[in-house]
Amino acid sequence: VPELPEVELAVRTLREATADRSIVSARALHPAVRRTFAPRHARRVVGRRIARVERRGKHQFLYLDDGSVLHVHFRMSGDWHVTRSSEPLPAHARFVLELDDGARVILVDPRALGVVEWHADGSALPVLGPEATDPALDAAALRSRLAGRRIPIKAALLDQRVIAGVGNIYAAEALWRARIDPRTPSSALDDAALDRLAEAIRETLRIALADPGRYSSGEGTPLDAYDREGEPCRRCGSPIRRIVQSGRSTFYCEACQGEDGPPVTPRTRAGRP
DNA sequence: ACTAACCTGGTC
DNA sequence: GACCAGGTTAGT
Repeated sequence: VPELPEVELAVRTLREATADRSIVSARALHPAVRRTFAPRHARRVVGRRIARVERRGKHQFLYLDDGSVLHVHFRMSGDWHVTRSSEPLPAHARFVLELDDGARVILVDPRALGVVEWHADGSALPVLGPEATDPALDAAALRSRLAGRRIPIKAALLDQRVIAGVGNIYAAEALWRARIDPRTPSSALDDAALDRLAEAIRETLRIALADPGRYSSGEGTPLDAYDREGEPCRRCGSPIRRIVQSGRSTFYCEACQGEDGPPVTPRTRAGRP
């Protein structure tokens, strides 16, 4: 469920359910969630009103009326379900908020990797880069954030301190759109490539957000690179390749991504003329 | 900068 | 049974 468009959709659901509501009870139903949200945290949030709900990247923040914050991250498989408190809990319910209007907000998370934390104030929240959709995210902004970093650009895009909100799917899509080889060392990208990349990130997510949830539903605009191994590149017809970078699948077109940098790092290029 | 770890479920 | 998964982080 959780790339940026799905999280955005989930936040809207959460916002609607919690607007002006108070928390009647809070429970972690899985030991993995209990590790970060213990009964003592539950006691702190009961009775509090949910003042506002915000999203930063793929993180969700529920600001309570005493200045404390519930911080939620779906990780790989989380989503919100909203039902009545009288209804039975769905499968994979990991965390539950009961509200004062009889509604129940449920973190449904099959893999139970999702995280719920309570912070007494907002000072310990995660440090995140600019939003992927921020118009201020231009070539100059990217250059300063990638300066001196030799990690492959694909890995850098997944680093939420560099840019907030880009996941494995849209990293592949943005690099395909910008025609950049995902293995290129970040600091090796020239201004023209950074310009295309900044534009590609914003455009890729703009399109995805306009049709949120489409990946899980399989509807809407098809993806160009992600999960298309062996299928023809929609730009040049060459087969899309799959490689593994830092343990994650990367999909890209070997033929038309990489005009702006060596396809491999100088270190492994030994032997070339 | 990569690997393992965190979890469970789906697919080959 | 083995491998894969939309994320993040701790440890090496």
